[in-house]
Amino acid sequence: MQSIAQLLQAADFIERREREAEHGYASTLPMPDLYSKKRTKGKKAQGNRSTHNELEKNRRAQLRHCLEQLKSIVPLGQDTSRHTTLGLLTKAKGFIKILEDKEKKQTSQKENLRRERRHLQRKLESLTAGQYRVRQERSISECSTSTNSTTSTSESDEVDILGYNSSPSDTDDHSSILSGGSDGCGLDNNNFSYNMDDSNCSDTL
DNA sequence: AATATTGCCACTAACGAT
DNA sequence: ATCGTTAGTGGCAATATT
Repeated sequence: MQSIAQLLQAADFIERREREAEHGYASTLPMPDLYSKKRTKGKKAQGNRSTHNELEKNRRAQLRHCLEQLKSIVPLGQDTSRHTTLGLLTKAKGFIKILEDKEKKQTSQKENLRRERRHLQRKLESLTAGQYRVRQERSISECSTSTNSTTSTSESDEVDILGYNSSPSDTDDHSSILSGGSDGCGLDNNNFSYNMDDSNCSDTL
């Protein structure tokens, strides 16, 4: 009857053989009887090593998985050459920078559009108020018996007076619109040839 | 407090691609 | 020959468990 140690040894041997078959080269694992090396903290050096190996293997697998995920996220460009880990990380860094810049620009554009909306809203309000006043004045003048048509101002005049006297804040808004209009979404100065999607630049306000 | 576990890092050996 | 990757390994520090 085989002892547990012998069984473990056999399992190790098989594992070793499998590893050799998988990678095509001999494992650097020392033979079981040579296990106890420098720093064997007591009893379970052997068990420790195998679990440690497994954990390290898992860790590396996870690392690889993360790199694969990163590879699927980061646009790598047309160059179909081999992508090294270093290259991938460098590209990821650049890609993050591009996204940050893009977000910054879109935020400022959003703010400009908000200002424009406020400005136009105020303009609309003053125009509608002007029309209301004109209508009121007309009805008043029609009711009166006198035919002093010369005193009635034309609608366009009224609108002109009431509607286009913009407040300082309006001017402020408007100027900001004009100044901010040139802020495009596209990233002209990026070194990457990524096809960044600029179609959603007109963010909903 | 001692011990075990866990996670990370650096070194090494081996391999495949160029 | 060189470079990049993979895997095994030892060591260390932080944390958890007893």
